[in-house]
Amino acid sequence: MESRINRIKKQLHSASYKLTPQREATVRVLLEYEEDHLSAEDVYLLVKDKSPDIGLATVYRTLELLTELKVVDKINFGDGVSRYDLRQEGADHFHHHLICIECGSVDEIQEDLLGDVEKKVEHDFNFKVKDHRLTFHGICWRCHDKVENEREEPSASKKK
Amino acid sequence: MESRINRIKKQLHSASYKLTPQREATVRVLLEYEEDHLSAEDVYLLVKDKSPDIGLATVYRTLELLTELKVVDKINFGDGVSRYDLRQEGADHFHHHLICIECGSVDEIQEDLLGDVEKKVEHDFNFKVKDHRLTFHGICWRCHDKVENEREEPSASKKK
DNA sequence: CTGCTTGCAAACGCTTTGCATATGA
DNA sequence: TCATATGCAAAGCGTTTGCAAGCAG
Repeated sequence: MESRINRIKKQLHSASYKLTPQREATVRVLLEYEEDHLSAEDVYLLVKDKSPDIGLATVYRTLELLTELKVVDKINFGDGVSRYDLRQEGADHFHHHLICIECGSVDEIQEDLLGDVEKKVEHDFNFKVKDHRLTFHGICWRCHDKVENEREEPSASKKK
Repeated sequence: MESRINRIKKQLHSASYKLTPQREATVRVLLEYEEDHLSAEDVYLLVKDKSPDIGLATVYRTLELLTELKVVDKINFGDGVSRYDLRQEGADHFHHHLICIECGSVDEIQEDLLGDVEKKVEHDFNFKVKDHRLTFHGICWRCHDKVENEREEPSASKKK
């Protein structure tokens, strides 16, 4: 964990960016909430908790920086907000997302499912793939189970 | 073409929406520029050409309507603008996009490449897939060819 | 010391909304 | 007729930017 921060610091450094406390605080929040898909505002509020003297603009600028360094990926799920997702270390591809249209949850698939598809695209369309974005919309296992249970015990203990 | 408009009109009708000239004009533009990925503003300007008395807000409202009816898909390529893409008639899946990081062009793949992947997702993650979004970022065949040619005739006719 | 960073507030650009008017069914 | 749809302008909202002050290297 600490080592991961240091590696990111080094990346900043070698791109000749300064290591300011604000940037470090932002990176720490991103690591801490790695599971989530935070918006800039989310990050801002979380950073502000620990370092109250940070401005929203700085968070935006830091996130832009980290996107440029490929530390995070900027993603867009169609609501009007950009979200920022830490890249797995050493990952050469962008991970996939499962968005539940029932509960709105977002799960991640780290495994690369597109190897064969990309080969086909490169061959059939003569398109040199550098990156991809793949999102599935549907029903997550939690909501799926919920429906199952309700069907199994229709009049029984109905949870409110 | 004309029949396609009529079918869309019928869809509007059966959802008890009125068939106004503004809506028809908007649909016509979408059909005419089916290849492109127009933003709301793009559509507005094109519609305005033929029917000058239309407001931007109406275009936004119509596009929202058509999205709801699944006549178009609202897509987002990461620039701050929403784009609207006509669905293929009868298509149950959303088509894929190839975005060139050199020239910015956007090509479409109508063919569904994700059949196997979706099966895997449903099985491995117990996620019921309803729709998907897939975008590849890379070098399109045009830019690829350009680089090839420059390599073949390095000092020859260099285009500026 | 000096140029990169910051916080603040203002500006920006896309999109949505309130409202009085117009109109399709 | 009359609920729905429209145009306009204003408001909304996430994001970016100008600038003077601050700070890391």
